Amino acid sequence: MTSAHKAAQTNANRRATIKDVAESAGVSFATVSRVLNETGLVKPATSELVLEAARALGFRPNLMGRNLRSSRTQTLGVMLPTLIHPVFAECLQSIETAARLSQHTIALSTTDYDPLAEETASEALLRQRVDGLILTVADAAASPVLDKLDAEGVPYVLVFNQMSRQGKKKQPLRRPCVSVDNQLAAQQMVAHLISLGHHRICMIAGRFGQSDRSRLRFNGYKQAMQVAGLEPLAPLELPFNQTDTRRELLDLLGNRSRPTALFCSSDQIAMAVMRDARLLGFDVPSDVSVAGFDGVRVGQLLSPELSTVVQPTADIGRTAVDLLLQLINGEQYLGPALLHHTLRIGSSAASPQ
Amino acid sequence: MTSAHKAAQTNANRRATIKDVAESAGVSFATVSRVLNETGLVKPATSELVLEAARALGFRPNLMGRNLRSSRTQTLGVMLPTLIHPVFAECLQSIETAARLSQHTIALSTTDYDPLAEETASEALLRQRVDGLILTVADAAASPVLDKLDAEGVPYVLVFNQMSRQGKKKQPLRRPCVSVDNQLAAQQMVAHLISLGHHRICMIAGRFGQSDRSRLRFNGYKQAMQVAGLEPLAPLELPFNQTDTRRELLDLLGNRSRPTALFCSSDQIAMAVMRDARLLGFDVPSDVSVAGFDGVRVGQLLSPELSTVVQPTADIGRTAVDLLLQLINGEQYLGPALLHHTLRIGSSAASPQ
DNA sequence: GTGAAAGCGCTAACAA
DNA sequence: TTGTTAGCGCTTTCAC
Repeated sequence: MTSAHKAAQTNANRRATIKDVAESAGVSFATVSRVLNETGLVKPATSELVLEAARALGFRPNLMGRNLRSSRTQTLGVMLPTLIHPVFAECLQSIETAARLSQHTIALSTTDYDPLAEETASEALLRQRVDGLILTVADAAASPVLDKLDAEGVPYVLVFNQMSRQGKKKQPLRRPCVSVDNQLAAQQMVAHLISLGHHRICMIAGRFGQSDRSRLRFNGYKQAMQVAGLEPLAPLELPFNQTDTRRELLDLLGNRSRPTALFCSSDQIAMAVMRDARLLGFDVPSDVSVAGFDGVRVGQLLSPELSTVVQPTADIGRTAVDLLLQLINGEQYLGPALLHHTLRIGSSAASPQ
Repeated sequence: MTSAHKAAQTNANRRATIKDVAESAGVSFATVSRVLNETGLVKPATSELVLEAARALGFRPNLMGRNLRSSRTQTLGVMLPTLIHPVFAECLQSIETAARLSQHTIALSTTDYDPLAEETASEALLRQRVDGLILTVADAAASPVLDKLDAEGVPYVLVFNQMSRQGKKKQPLRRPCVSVDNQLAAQQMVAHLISLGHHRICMIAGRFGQSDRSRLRFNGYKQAMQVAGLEPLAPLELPFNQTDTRRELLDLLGNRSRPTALFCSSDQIAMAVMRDARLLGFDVPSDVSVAGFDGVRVGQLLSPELSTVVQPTADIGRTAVDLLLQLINGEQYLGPALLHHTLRIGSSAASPQ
């Protein structure tokens, strides 16, 4: 009965297991495990035998078994807003490459900037028992998901989100993160615009409520203006996914004392603004200068080339993986990694006429 | 002894399991499993009790256990050449979204167009026991990885790769795939160039050995030329990752009987060509027309806007997920899904002077 | 150096 | 309707 049942199973077109290999090699399946894990506790001859049997049977270890037993998955969860945005896509690429080099696989989820989706996605990843998480959240200072991860002691690293050394209300919020210094970078870009001779510079930004980065970049804008003794203008807040900016641009550029330069909180916005400004009959840069933030490749293909802050996207991903693996490894978190940005000066920003 | 050990375990800061929930709710853990899986075989009152206990304990099902037991992971493996290329990134985005809607998660791997990496990555995915694979390979007609998947009966769907209904040597090669009709699309774009008045049209393509798509698109080019009674020119083959095309362009455009239009096998190439042509002093489109293939968004932001074939990237991803889930479900494969492309006519291609 | 056996968290017969 | 039990494939003591 039992043996018949077993035979039927063995005959079935199922994958060979460690037991099959053991039987075929004439050893116990514990030995097979030892060989496969290269513990070095096995006699070379035996090892050879096992390997040969494994090859012959087309054995492929079943990680579900291993993972369950060892309660580690060698999997990193990655949760990003969207891959439509090349900055995230490229960062994911470098995360994946770095993870692969460290023998880890990637479980991916996107959230479309939706806090509800962040909750669902993180939960799904945790059910899979990922060893750690790399993620970008809408607002890292107020994120239920991050609170949860902290409470449960799940290792994670933020990318692009930038946590100051202490949170609000004097509570030091030490959330591991990898980013550029958003405020400084914005400040430098705006200073560049000022050095070109611009006085009325307006910032066009993603909604501050939806992006902590936008807020930091706006701070940098304000600081640059103040340092130069200029009056910061009210920012124009755009939903992150708005693609047509003509109405807003017309409002902004329609009157006499219009801004002569527009500092955009992302290249996406900057490119849309350049296109729409032109459609409205404004030349870039002679009627209005435009600068962006991100450093997406295509900015260089535009004419005029887009002046922008270049984030080291690939570095950010790679660094995040390194940091996360350290945290998983139990090492101590030493503080945010601020990577170097650069200014890429194109001709989309020039001296005002 | 045993109880002490158990207590120690219970006290440890480990996650609650189904057993903990059972104990806390005063039922057997089989009942908990039934409740969690909504089998509907449980008395509502009991169910309530269990759910309450689960909530109180912060229970989160461990999918490793479930997966091992049921030998299904609810995970789809995705293997793509690179996410730097927006076409793949956007397709991945739509794959992820579709998978999420169907309660599946994504395991991601990239290969950088390297057949060796394809082998390694697919093996890693199979060790994880993904339920199926969505992938783009360098050459779908000659792919050891696909041969392996076929041999082992692992469900998969190709994206962007386009399999003709029969393979070489009369062996029908029925590999599930979702793509546009590359040849037809290329033919139509070249026909468009011809209709503008171009006679000497040169194709600039990724290396044919590295891309079955390039080959198909070149076929379309040839066909369009022949239909119009024109002589196809020798194509210019570029490594897929070459970014500077000036040397080649100078060769191509340097002589009297130079082509008046360049049909590029991807937008990446087309955009580089536009930039480099301009750097070399050729105006686009008055000196030379340029057309691309892919339909990346940024093509519309260029000036002149890039004329291109638009692939329905998101549709391709969504369709691939649908198809893969069907195959996993044991349904029969009914043939390649050819999705509709469109021509996006910009001003990068115009009538020759 | 190798084998026997326990058990990771879960599902699904089979009993009751 | 619920409980008991046997594994899924693997790692890792503990013996020998």
